[in-house]
Amino acid sequence: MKDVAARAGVGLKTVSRVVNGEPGVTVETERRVQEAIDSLGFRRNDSARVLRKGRTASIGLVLEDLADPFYGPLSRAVEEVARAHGALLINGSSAEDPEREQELALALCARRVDGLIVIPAGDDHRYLEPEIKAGVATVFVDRPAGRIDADAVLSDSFGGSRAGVAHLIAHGHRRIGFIGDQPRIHTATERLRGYRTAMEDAELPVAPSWVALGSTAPEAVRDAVVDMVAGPEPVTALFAGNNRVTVTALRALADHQQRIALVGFDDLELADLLHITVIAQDAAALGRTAAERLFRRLDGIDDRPAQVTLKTTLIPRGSGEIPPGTIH
Amino acid sequence: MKDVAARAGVGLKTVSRVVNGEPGVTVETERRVQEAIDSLGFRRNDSARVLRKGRTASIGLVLEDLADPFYGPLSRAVEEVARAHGALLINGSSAEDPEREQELALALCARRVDGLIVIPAGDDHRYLEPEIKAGVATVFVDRPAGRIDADAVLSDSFGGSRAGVAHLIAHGHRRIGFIGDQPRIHTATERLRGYRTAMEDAELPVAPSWVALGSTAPEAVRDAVVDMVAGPEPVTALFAGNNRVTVTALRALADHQQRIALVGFDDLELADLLHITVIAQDAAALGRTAAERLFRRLDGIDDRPAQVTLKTTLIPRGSGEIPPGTIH
DNA sequence: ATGAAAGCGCTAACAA
DNA sequence: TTGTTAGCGCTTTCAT
Repeated sequence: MKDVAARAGVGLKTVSRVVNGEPGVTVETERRVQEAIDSLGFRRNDSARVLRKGRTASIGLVLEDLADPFYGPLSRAVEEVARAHGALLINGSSAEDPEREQELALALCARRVDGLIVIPAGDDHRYLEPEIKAGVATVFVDRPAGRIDADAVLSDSFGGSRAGVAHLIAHGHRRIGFIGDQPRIHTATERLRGYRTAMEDAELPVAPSWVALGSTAPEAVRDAVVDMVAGPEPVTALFAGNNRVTVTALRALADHQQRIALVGFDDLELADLLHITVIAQDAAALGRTAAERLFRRLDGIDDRPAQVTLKTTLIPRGSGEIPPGTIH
Repeated sequence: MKDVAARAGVGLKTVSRVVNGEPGVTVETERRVQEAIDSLGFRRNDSARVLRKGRTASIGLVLEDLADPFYGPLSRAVEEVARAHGALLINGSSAEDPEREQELALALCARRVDGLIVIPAGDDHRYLEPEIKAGVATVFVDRPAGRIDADAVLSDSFGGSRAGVAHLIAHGHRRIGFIGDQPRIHTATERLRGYRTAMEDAELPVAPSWVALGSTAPEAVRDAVVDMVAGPEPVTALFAGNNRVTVTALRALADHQQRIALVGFDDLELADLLHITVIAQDAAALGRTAAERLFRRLDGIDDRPAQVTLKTTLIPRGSGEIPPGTIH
């Protein structure tokens, strides 16, 4: 910038004005400055600008895994809102590791992102308290924050799985299995609660062998499926706790003689062609809502932290409507 | 940092040494500084650090659409490599709009990212020349750069679709349709070229009505499919130019009386359960290779720009092995 | 082992 | 309309 000023024969501030489109520069001066800019190939250094202004015009997004088809649309939705506000998006994957989540979130804070959107891997977010106090707007998505009071945008996991399980019951099932993620993950326990409530609503017992909570790695889910359909009290229907579970369960069920009904939490691409009944949550809406909340805070609207819950949708496509006892 | 120094009763530089783990500080002094840091909740401001050091420890990724299941894994792979090098990832979607690509890429350069990975939307990247000269390492992925000499990591679109179409021919098809993306997109024309070459190899004619290049919006693809299977010279097989086309084509073919063979470029989740034969490219490998190349450059290894092409894999699963004339 | 001073490139505040 | 000065928070250089 100094060089540009020298070459155009003007002061530093005049260049700054031209670069930022501020008023108070004659057309002629502007032309000279512009010429100098072009010939020197100058481009403003935003790092310096950030240091001076105190705002980085960027927000951070800590999610679980960008490669998961659930988080792609969520991230994209956040990006669109950020873009509308002139901000860039830095994102990182925690790989469901609380330490990595913390490391990432703090690294983003050190970069002085204006705001932070976090999909929690851990269940204790007190480490963010000083940052939030220092002015980093923070919104949690998909799962609530642990041990601090903060904004959160969630899907109705409880209501969704309750409706999904009720749907299976309505189609005649009495023995229904539930396969979900680690119990330390909030959505997993909420969905399990929905399952149990739906069973209670129908006054149905739940055998311990019908519930599997834990790793959603393919082998683990496959084992759980096999146990449930082949055990002494074999289930006639399954509720899959998330998209990964649904996919693996479908593969495991593909060559089972008995047709097992299935409702999965989360929609999948091609689920329509495979006739999979799902409880769909709107990942993009989740991201959009969270980002909008964040920017409201950045715009100075400072209401109390609140929790927003988005509805889920039951989409019947066939797999959830198979009656018990159907053969392939 | 000033405050920390004051509170610990030491000089600014000493605090800096402690914060950065530099040697030359007594244990006792370090303890005092650390205490001040903790009680003040101090965290280094990386913006200032960046300004001083000239390196941001961040790289930019401009891709087409983070919500597209092809780019999620790619982005994640880039992130992992970046993380291994202590860098953060800023990413943005061009939405296949050349102007938006440029805007994003230049915004990232203004932030002084150390390197840039670009999945081109446009076909003229001369606008990046000054940045590259100024030291921003740049690698193009999925599609080559336009009008400049730069690193590129690509999948073998030509060879992949040639193999896919040859596979259909080997299963008895003579009238094969091709549906692909806009011709200005490099991969689209390469894949078309692969199709034409495979047809020529087998000395088969190609009717103009068998080729549709253009928007991959569902309606457009659906129309193309309907035209091809119902025209005067109806095709018995289709080659789908990318994942979106495959999905829409499958939906359009689902209720057609004749079974149409299909091979799609790009693998899909659940493609195994739907028995879809595909030409798979390894999105993660694409991202990893590009990122590794980028960091090699950042490490000072400065060989000439080169183009790397990754192999594709034909995965036969059923849809590509349907003989002509099969009825549902 | 420790610290003082200069300066990275920009913008805010003020002056001319 | 234009320019000057100070300083954002850190690291680098050079003294001590």
